[in-house]
Amino acid sequence: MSQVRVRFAPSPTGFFHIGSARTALFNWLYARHTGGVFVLRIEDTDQARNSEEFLNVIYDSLTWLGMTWDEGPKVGGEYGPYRQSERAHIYKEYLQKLTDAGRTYEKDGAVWFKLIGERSEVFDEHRQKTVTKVAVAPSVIDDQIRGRVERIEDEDFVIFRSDGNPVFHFVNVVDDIAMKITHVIRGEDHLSNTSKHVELFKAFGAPMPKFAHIPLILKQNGPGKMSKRDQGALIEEYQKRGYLPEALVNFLSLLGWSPKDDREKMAIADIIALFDFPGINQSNARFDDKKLAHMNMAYLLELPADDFVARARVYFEKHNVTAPLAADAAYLREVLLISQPKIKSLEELPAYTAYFFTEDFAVDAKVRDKVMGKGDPKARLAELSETLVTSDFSSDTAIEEAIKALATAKGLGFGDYQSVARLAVSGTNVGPSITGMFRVLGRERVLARFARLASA
RNA sequence: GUCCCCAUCGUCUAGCCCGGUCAGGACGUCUCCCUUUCACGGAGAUAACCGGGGUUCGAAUCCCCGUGGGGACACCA
Repeated sequence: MSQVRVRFAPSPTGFFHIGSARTALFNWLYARHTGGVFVLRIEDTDQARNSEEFLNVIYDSLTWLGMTWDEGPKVGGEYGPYRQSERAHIYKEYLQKLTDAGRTYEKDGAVWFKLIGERSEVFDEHRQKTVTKVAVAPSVIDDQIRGRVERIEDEDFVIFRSDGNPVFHFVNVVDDIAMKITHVIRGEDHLSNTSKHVELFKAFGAPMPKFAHIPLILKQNGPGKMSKRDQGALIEEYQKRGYLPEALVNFLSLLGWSPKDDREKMAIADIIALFDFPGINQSNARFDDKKLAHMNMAYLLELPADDFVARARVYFEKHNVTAPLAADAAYLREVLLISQPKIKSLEELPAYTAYFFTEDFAVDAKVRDKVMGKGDPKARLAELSETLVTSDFSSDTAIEEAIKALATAKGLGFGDYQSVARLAVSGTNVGPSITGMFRVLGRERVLARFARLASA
């Protein structure tokens, strides 16, 4: 058996979306699983709709997700060029082959692919026009996921437009032949097109690749498959929001594929080892942003400290959150490390840590009213100030012991001091552990903030 | 409308091929525990075999018919 060659063939006509990413991922996984070759081919024959911007989005998104291509734009390969807009001469050659075999004709300035069989004129109610039907045997697709599928392709179709450009069905098949693609893994929306492709492969006398039509991703709300316009559909969006690419890849791998045991969070090496056609489902999967968010949180919590700090810095840089970046690097690191176990996503970070980088932080009025309206918070603050002036600030446990000792001496609980102290220091009632906050902020700033609230 | 694909908790799914398990896991939701806020974590609860016929001692599992969902029917890809 020769080496597996798969391809991902996007067209740069819009932003890169979840469905495309999942198709790319399944191809990439299969290539890595089999030790095969992952080809990136750009299908940019529709010049009116293509743009360089979208092309770069494809490159960036694939790279971000870790799906490196073995052949394609930028990396080259022996079957290039890998952009269809640069392969016109190849299409002309292949067109000539079909013409020589008597399988083409011209009509209305376009070149049509001729099916073989008896012809008859039929009025199509749905399309409201007369079409020529050809009596043909069914095209048989031996699908790796769906089994044997038959479909009758009984109308000639255009392969070169009247403007001289070849159409998708033609270039897709020609390139799969020319690039020696062995497995065509693509969305189920192409299953109906496949009969056209099968007929073209046969007309060229080329070996048929194995087809594998994977289920579609359905939009979270409402009917239909996910499209670029749907909420949460764009890869770029997750990149911007600071999602971890490994979390997104893990989530995507589980949309339509299963390792068949109860594993969900898996290292990419394990996914590659387990991925194969029998594990791919036949039914469509609905996108679930909650599950993705959960997966992202799980990855975030397990991130090594240095990686977490690095990714947080990148997030701040991308979103122009300047205060943390202007701060001392060691200080920022401390702030981030006490925050890591608490947040679910990097995008929470700017708001979650804002008060570490300014004395002019926002105070939640509701929280303030609630905390200040109960018991004698100012007395607690005064007592705590007195204690902290001389207490050991070197570790969380030292601070904790000091506060506990104070509480015990006053016949109170830790919580009696915590709520007001947290309000004074952060202006809210959520955040990292209070002892960690104190240690990182330092005695001076903590006491100053106490004083400010006490005099308010 | 025609053709093609599909059908297990609200969602992602295991089980189906090779009929016999209280139909398992995860997300979500809810409850409790942990606790120094908020989270994390732990324990539990909730909740499904689309319907109808067959075949069989026995059907989520095999077959047929409905129904439902999805897709394709371009000189877009």
